[in-house]
Amino acid sequence: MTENDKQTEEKIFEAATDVFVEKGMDGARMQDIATHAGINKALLHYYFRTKDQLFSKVFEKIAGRMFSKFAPVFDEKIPLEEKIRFFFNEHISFMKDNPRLPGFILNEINRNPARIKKLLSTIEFGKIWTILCEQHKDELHKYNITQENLPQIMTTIASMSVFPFAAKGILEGIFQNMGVNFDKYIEERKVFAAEFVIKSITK
Amino acid sequence: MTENDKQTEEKIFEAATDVFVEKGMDGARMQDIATHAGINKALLHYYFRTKDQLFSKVFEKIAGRMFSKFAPVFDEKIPLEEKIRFFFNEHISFMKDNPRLPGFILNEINRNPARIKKLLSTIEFGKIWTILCEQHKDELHKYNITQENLPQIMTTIASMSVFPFAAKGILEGIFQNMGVNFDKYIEERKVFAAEFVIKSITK
DNA sequence: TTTATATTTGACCGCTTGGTTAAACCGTAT
DNA sequence: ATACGGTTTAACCAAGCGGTCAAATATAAA
Repeated sequence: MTENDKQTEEKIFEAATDVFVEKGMDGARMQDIATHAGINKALLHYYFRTKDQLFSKVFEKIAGRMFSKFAPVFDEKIPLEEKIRFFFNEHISFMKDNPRLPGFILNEINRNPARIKKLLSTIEFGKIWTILCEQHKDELHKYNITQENLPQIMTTIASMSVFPFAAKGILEGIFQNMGVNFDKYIEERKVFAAEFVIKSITK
Repeated sequence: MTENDKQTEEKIFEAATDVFVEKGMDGARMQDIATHAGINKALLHYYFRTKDQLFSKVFEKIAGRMFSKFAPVFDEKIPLEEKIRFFFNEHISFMKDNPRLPGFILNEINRNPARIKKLLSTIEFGKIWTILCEQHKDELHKYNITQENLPQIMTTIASMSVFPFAAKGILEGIFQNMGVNFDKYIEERKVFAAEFVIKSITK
């Protein structure tokens, strides 16, 4: 039936997500995914014909979840500084629950940049400057934000949020030597990152 | 002869580096490395017994080159702000010549965190605060740097430098939509990142 | 109950993979 | 010349891979 169908398909999809995120596209094995889902390997190919198709769907869903975290910022009608604090809070919280996603996404994109092209075109990055001007024209004069340095500022914000998780494997090692707890560091980062950026962009 | 030996071994090592960096450990094929080196596949196993051994040596050399860029900062007897500018200049320049290295290292570490443990223990991260106090005790009062927020500041610096390359595949796509040139962005980042950090840590 | 359709399985296939082996090759010291 | 050491090769192997297929099973309509 269609209900049981959804159950099996979802079971497979979740197992595939786990395995792909942990091992990557090349390291993942169809048999491993099947076992994780508690089904036969042939059933995998019955629902998702090939490994590439299965991976594509998993990747697109994950990447979509990640990038969608950037969008709400432009909807809220709150001051710019609050938006920055809001973003770091939401984004870092999300990654704290899914710490392996950043590394997975970054790696798979570098391995096959074409894969992200479709997702990217749905978000209108080119219009961000316009949106910024419209929503914050009355407070923008307080900050050092121009159309020219916007890419620098945006990538800085993204990097401060994403990097700690993308480099988790290294940082945990370093922090251990320094007597720092990673989870506590992450919790503190929500505020630190926001205030760090705000201070720097304020005239 | 030993000279020919070194030639072949180096030829293999360089080919292995190229292939591993491009495809990753799981995606790389021994036959592909052999072909790139212009030799027989069996000769690969003659010089480096297994794929894991070959990969380990390649990875350790690459990671070593990367991390060594952090060290010179503590040797120079220049003001703190100059050190920050110096670091971004050197580090970003190095990555500009080797843009795939950051993504490669981050990914392989997440895939096998134990691999980095040895390299990390050689650098005394725990002593950085002490070194900082010794070298800059007369100017440290000008900045908001404490032993507590040092991990936040250090990871921020690292992230601003590394992230643009680790996320190159995405950024190039986004920048295209915004009419921004990636190389120009990278060149500008050397200065932007340094001044961004300096402004934020200055009291 | 029978029939038609969708789901699930075990067995199987061709191919690629990392790795091995025995023989050929080559410079050199005797 | 020849005997010897390290170097290089073609041929080969077992294991693992993604993927297929025909048969078995479950499901629901007739």
